[in-house]
Amino acid sequence: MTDVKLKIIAAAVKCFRLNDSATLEKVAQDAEVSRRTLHRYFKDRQDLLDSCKNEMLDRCNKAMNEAYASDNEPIKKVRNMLFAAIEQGANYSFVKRIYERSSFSEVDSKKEFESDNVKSKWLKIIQDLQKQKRINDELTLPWIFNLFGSIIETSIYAVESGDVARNDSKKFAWTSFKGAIGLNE
Amino acid sequence: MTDVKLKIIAAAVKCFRLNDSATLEKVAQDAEVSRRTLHRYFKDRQDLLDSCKNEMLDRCNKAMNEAYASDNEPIKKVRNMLFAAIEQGANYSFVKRIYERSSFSEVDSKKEFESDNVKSKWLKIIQDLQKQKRINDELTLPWIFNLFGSIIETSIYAVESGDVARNDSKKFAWTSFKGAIGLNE
DNA sequence: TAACTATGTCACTTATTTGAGACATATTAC
DNA sequence: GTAATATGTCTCAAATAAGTGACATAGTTA
Repeated sequence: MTDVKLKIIAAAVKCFRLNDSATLEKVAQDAEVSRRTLHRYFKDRQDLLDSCKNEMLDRCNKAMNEAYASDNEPIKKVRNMLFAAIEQGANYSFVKRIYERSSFSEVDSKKEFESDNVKSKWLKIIQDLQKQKRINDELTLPWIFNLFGSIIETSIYAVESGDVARNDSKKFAWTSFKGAIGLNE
Repeated sequence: MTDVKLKIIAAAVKCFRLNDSATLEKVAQDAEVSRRTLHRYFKDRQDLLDSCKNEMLDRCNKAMNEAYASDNEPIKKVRNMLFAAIEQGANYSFVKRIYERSSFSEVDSKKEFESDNVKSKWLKIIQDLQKQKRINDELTLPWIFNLFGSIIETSIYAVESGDVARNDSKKFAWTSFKGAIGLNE
């Protein structure tokens, strides 16, 4: 993928995340190219949106997979996955937004978000921790999954809005998530 | 406010929450009125948006204020505020979205969200609990505030998406929030 | 019944956004 | 230096959405 194409995608992710009806003119400006150039790389708005989705999905899945593999200890796997998602920042938010709202293109299926089985690996860990009574087993898996995502978003948002320092943000997220699921490390 | 006007506002809140660029045609359809009628009640899109904002803000503030006053015990105040916000469902999400994204009209100031001092009352409780070391005092106030909001949204979303039963959702939210801020009741 | 009010239907204008063609310009490679 | 490639500018047509005027209709009230 050319630099220009990536630059446009990066600009689009930022623009659409703030305002999913941002004009292509605005995206082009942010990417510092003309609108005509944008149209040379992307057939139409939908094509651009799809490219953003695919690119961000790949990056997030890659980051989460690496985080998963970075340690043998299940809890550390989860913690590193949390950190990895936070580091993805706008990329993660964009993907998450796509999957929880249907305002963009109707997302065909949620399968893609589970590609490379990141999600199922994650669920497996949580499920095991519940079986071992190391975390609160009254909470359901879907709840914990949604909570995980929303704490990540909170963390990303907190940094962006300047409410919380970048370093603190990850720490707070992990502390809060641990507490929320009743985990004593 | 007439029934029709309220019906249009309700439809608009639901539509705009899913897709902030929903057409007025769509809103009118959802409200079961013609677009012409919608325009008779609201000067233009911005007017409709402002009306939604004011209406939802009032309802949420009212609900939270009542919850605050419903008990003398600080922790129960907070719990009831959490429940009240969850019960507001789409209303709460709409308001929250407005204040964290600038995609709608640029929100003039954040003052309004603190009207009736709901926010400052809430902050005061949390601050006191931190001073008394009853909750984790390493977390900053803004973090806890954002976390509170995002757990509410998670709870609302969990019910809407069918992931979690309505009754469980509030319980999970409170359990998770307590844990996240290190509160032992 | 007659007048009034709320709403719907249809038609129209305007503004905005999108996508693409034609051509100029600039940068790079050979 | 020339050819090839990438990008910009300018222009234009089509699509969509927003807002409004004119008039019809249904329901309500006096």
